Amino acid sequence: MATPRFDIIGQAIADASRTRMLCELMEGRAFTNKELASAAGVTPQTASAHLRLLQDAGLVVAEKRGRCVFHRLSGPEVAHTLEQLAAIAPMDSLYRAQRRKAGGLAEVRSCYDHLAGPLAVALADALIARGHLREEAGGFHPVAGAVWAGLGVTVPEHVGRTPFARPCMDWTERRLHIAGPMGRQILTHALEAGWLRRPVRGRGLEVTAPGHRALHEMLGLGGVLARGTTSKSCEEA
Amino acid sequence: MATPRFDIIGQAIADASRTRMLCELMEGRAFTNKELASAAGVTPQTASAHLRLLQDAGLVVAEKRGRCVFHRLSGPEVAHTLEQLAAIAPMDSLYRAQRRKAGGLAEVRSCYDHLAGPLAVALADALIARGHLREEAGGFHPVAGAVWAGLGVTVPEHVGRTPFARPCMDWTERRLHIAGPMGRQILTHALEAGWLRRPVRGRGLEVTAPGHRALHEMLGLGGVLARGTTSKSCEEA
DNA sequence: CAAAGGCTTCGCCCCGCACCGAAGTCTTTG
DNA sequence: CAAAGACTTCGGTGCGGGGCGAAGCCTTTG
Repeated sequence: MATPRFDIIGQAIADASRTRMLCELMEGRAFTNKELASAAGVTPQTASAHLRLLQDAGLVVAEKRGRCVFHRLSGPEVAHTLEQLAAIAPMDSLYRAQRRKAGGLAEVRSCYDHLAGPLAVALADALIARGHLREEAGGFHPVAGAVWAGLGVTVPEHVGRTPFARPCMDWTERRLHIAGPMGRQILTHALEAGWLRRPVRGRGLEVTAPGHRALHEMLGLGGVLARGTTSKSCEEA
Repeated sequence: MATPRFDIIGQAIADASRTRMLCELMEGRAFTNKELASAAGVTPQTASAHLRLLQDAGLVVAEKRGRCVFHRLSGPEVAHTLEQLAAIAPMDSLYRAQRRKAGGLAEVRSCYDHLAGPLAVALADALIARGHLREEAGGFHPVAGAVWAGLGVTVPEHVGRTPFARPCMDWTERRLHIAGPMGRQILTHALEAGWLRRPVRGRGLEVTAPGHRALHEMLGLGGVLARGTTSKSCEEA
């Protein structure tokens, strides 16, 4: 039988520098060579070679704008597959300690096109606990209600073939949160409504004061948000 | 943020020899060092080193029985993730030519614990076309009926949290077939009923004469089975 | 046009590892 | 106990590729 060439993908993700770049890119935004080089802790020329390799493997696409080259993941399938991969990969040993230090829902981030991290997990949990979301046959199914409008989600009339609220395994929490069209709508709305914003400096997302209020009033998430009100820096050695 | 160490997984699948071993192991059975060495085209001592690495990465577990050591994938998540990976990986260029030569549903194989390959895809298609299976919200949902008993499937009363009939992307067909508990039941029943059997020599599965009859009578799959009645050899350079 | 900034190409070093042959360990078989 | 078989360990070789400095290309800015 013809073997699938996943050794090419393996080759691409076999290096720690490239892994760090991919983690950065998982956020969904496009990054320049320089940014990714600094994230990986290597010089620009080394990063350039890495990005070329990732491009050849089909994981990343580049777009030239002016004198800058922007790199981003080539598609949602790639982000999804990497998430899946991370779920079976051993976690960096520093993780637990760092997480405790950060505390609560401090770490808020996006995963390609939807919200991820502790807040996203808590959000999904709250929606399930309050009966707005059912977990069934490996999928999330929204129950008609007022919350959805409040979260900026328009629930489709009929269930289609593709999942509207796809469960996504969070690679740090190892628990499910909401991806798919619904996840995208929630993140888009949260940014547009000013609940979240991208910090000027550093990665991740910040929960604003109105964001706190909205999440507390709609889902009682105030308590969980108490300990960490801002995105922690994601930097490490 | 602590990065997930999927570079460890990447390292493990970055080599073509290990990829070939993993493809072999995807069948779901346990293999000896020697068998995997021959599948990868390397000497036993090289295979030994590879398997040690795969073990350290957590993809494979070894079990010693007598003077033989049997290796198998460490779990369904691994098989599932590898499938997913294969779906975004470029396919070996030899594939199309080989597939044409083989023709029809000649290539029948198992994917960890369920049926895969063209036959599995055709099976899922037929079940959907005849209204026995609905594709909805990213999942397969069985409709109560007589076919299920005929296929050796007991449909659960209530839908649970975990999927009963999980869609699985076939890495050669790039189309969906049935995995999850239902997939396992179908394969188990097909083997017990003598519809399929493992060939004495070589890999894959063979469709027996009773198997042909059953698939034809229940799902009209006779036509598709016509061109290839036996498992083709999966050997290549 | 010159200078500056972002990126890539080139050349080089060096580490890691895939590979095999030979030898060693352990188990089964005669 | 000796022989055979399956696997592993060890030693050595050669290739691939990650890393950086220096130089070159292209675009923007003064």
